[in-house]
Amino acid sequence: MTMPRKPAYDRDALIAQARDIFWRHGWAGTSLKDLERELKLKPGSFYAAFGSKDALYALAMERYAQDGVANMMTLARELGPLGALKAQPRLVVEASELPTRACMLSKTYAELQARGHELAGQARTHMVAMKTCFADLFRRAQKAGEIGTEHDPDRLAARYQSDLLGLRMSAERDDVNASEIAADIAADLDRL
Amino acid sequence: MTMPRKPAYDRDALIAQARDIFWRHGWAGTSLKDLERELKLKPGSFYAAFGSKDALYALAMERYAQDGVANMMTLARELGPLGALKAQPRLVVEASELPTRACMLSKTYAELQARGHELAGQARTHMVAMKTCFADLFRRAQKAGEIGTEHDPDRLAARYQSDLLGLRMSAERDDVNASEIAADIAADLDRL
DNA sequence: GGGTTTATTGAGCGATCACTCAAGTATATA
DNA sequence: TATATACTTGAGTGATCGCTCAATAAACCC
Repeated sequence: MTMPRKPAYDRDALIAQARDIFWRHGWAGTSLKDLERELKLKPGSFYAAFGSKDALYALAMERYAQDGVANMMTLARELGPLGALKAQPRLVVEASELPTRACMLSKTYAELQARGHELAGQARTHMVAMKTCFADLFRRAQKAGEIGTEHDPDRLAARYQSDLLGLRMSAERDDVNASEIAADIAADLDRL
Repeated sequence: MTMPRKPAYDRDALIAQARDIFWRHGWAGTSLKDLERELKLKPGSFYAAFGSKDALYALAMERYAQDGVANMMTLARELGPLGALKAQPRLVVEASELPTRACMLSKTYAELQARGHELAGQARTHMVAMKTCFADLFRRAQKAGEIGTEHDPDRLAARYQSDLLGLRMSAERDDVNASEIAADIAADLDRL
């Protein structure tokens, strides 16, 4: 029994790179030629590593969603549940290193849902997880007395996620002052 | 001088039909085969009538945007400026005949902006017009004393449009109670 | 009805799509 | 060093993309 050769690439780094490309250009907007050029992989290596364009897209979305939840958790540890929820809108708008401000999950869902594509269902699943994360933060904010208990945390989370999706879409437009919208969303949380 | 043959199709009806197809499936998600099948046009007739896929898409978006503004104006005539703004979220969620709840302009912008496609710029232009329409309604609501004058109508319009985009995206998901979000958006307008 | 003009038809264009695979190369163990 | 194993390469697959155009059919004025 002899041991084989190792791949020359860093699989995790390639997934992160693919995530940024898919995030910016979407599913149909990203061709294998694009991926091969950016990831510096020939078709053979690409398919040996990931199996298909859709399989890599699924990995990219999973990475995106995991990072999103982890980011909110970290933020909550630093600023508390309400602080994290209030800070997130501003952080999204101000983040300059993002491939694009719009949410990758909502972009994927919007693009592929009508055709019943499997990736749309996966995007939906990840959005549900994100919403659950928001709901937990609202619940914790209530228990900590940061906001009143008269509102349903699940409903607050749905509204918050919806506002965030709109904000992130709006932040892509140069005719919109997204900072103002972010501030207004945060201000609404103080009135709870 | 003799007179020519007339087309067998209703151009306006075809544009409306194309709008619904593009709206639902997006730009890349709609092939000429799809359009030829649905509009019952052979390639030759299609190109004689519209010139290109992108040209028809532009016409479809224009129709979408015109109808959107006209709809808000009609609503304002019936319910007053604040009444129209408050009613719109619920109407969007409850409308059952729509090809999809998400906004066609934001879908187009999200899909094509990164590649610098001309249609993304046109979508942006139409969204600006829609935002201006909202701002006018907020201004009229202020003049009518329906809401306070301490807020900037342009800022209110940007936030309102952002909320509406998020709502319409959320209304596509069956894990979200969009009616509740719509009610919450309308309720926020009463606190102005 | 004749003649003119335009609408309709559908085969097929080159380009690009996601993807395959046989041949060549590099790295591990023995 | 010999060999087994897996990685890398890139030409090439059939399918589909948006689109063209020559041939045919239909509707109009005279």
